[in-house]
Amino acid sequence: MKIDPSSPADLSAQIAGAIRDAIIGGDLIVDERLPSEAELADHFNVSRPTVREALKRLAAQSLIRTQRGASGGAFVNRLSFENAYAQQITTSTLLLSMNAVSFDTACEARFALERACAPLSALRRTADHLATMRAEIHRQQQPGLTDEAFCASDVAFHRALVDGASNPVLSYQLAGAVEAMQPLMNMITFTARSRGAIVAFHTELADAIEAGDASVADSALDRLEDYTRTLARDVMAARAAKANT
Amino acid sequence: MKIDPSSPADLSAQIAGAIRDAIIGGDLIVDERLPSEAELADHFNVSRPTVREALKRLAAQSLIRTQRGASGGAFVNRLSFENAYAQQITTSTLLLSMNAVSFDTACEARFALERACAPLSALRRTADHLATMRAEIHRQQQPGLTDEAFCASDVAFHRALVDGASNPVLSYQLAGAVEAMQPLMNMITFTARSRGAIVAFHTELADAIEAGDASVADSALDRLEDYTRTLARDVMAARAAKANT
DNA sequence: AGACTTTTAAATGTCAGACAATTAAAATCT
DNA sequence: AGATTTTAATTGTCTGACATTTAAAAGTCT
Repeated sequence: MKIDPSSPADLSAQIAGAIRDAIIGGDLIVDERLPSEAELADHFNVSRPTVREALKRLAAQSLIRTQRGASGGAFVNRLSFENAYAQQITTSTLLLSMNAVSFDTACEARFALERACAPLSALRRTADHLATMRAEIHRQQQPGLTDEAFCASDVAFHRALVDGASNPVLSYQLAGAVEAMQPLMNMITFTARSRGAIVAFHTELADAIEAGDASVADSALDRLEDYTRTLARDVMAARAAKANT
Repeated sequence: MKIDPSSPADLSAQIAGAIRDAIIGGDLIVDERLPSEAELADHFNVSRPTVREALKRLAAQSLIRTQRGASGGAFVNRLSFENAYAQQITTSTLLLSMNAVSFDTACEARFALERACAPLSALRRTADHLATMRAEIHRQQQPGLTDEAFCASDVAFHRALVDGASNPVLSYQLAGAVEAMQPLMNMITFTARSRGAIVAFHTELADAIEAGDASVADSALDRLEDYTRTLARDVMAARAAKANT
């Protein structure tokens, strides 16, 4: 692990990069303790604050964790699926909000990915996954449910569908797409009328998954996508009309 | 933006969180300049090194960039698709290498996602995408190609296929799955014989995409997945046998 | 007046040294 | 032996300073 003190890049960035490479390259294994900050400072010939900045960069990516006290220090973190989810959701959310991604584009991606999961879910879903889906459908029919709660339940339903595929890599990939869409979906405030249609789609989906019928699930997702996009177009049009009066 | 000095969490982590929330919540918009480190230190009632650690955390996530000099400072970064790709690839790679994800699981996820793109790609691919795919197929037939170069070309081919869908969100999601698989794929050193089979699949795929035939593309991907998994199983079996002698 | 050069000031990048807080292990005592 | 105290290592934070970079302001020359 070496750095180039004459490089224009920040020393802390270089140090973080060197350690990151060591982790990715397998030179530092999970739960291994890094040298203490003082030792790292010595090794790289920099001051402790500089080393600390480097370590914070790595901590921000969940690559390391730190513990205080004797026999404390920085340890290589096992990147859990949960951590990865969280990061992906943050990144995806920002990506969508900062890059003027159209609703249609985001929607297309989300449903394309979800359709990829559906056949596997139809094959492998457990009773648990089905129960979650049914429970969320039930919740979505409660009259007093706020729009936010309805959207959250919507996410939970689709999450269960995706998790039904029992493939953590797929779940991880989908988490970003589905959850990052939520702010956009929230923009489309669902009226009481449209909730009924969505519950119908969800019921059809749950039935198909329960029956192990991939093609029906696929078709239901297809129509749900159409419906969602139409709904979005109407909401946009209504807003535009309102803005012009 | 406030923090709780009595919280057990590191101050720098709290400050980073507060600023991150401000960015995600839209209180800080793209390219807006954050207060100077001294001002932030004053605002949060902490020292400048602590503020700097917080800023480095955000910089590690590409949420901000910093500039030195007069009228310099920290600016909210537009999270580009490129930045997001890079982060996703790093995260996905670590996730796979640290969590004992089976080859089958990763493979299933990758092809499921890719199949989600194929129909869109068949519909919308440009001449450019097709040309890239053809060029990579051609490269894959060069006799002197190293295994690493073959794998890289394989990734480039599938990347072009995915990009053909012309949906940046999909491309972003897939980038992680496809590129993170590369180390695993490299483990399966392709022999000269298996290269021919893979080139045949690629040709079939390119033809299907060119003809706009989604179902043929889907079927080709299906068989390529089968083939890849069989190949992996054989390689593993051969290794196990060798280890037992 | 206009173009070029120099100065200045603001900001980040880095360093040194200190102290506080935490924690596990070692030492001590009962 | 077991409980308690001490100790030492380590991260977390602060203060103050200097270096470096950079844009803008001031000054100078034509």
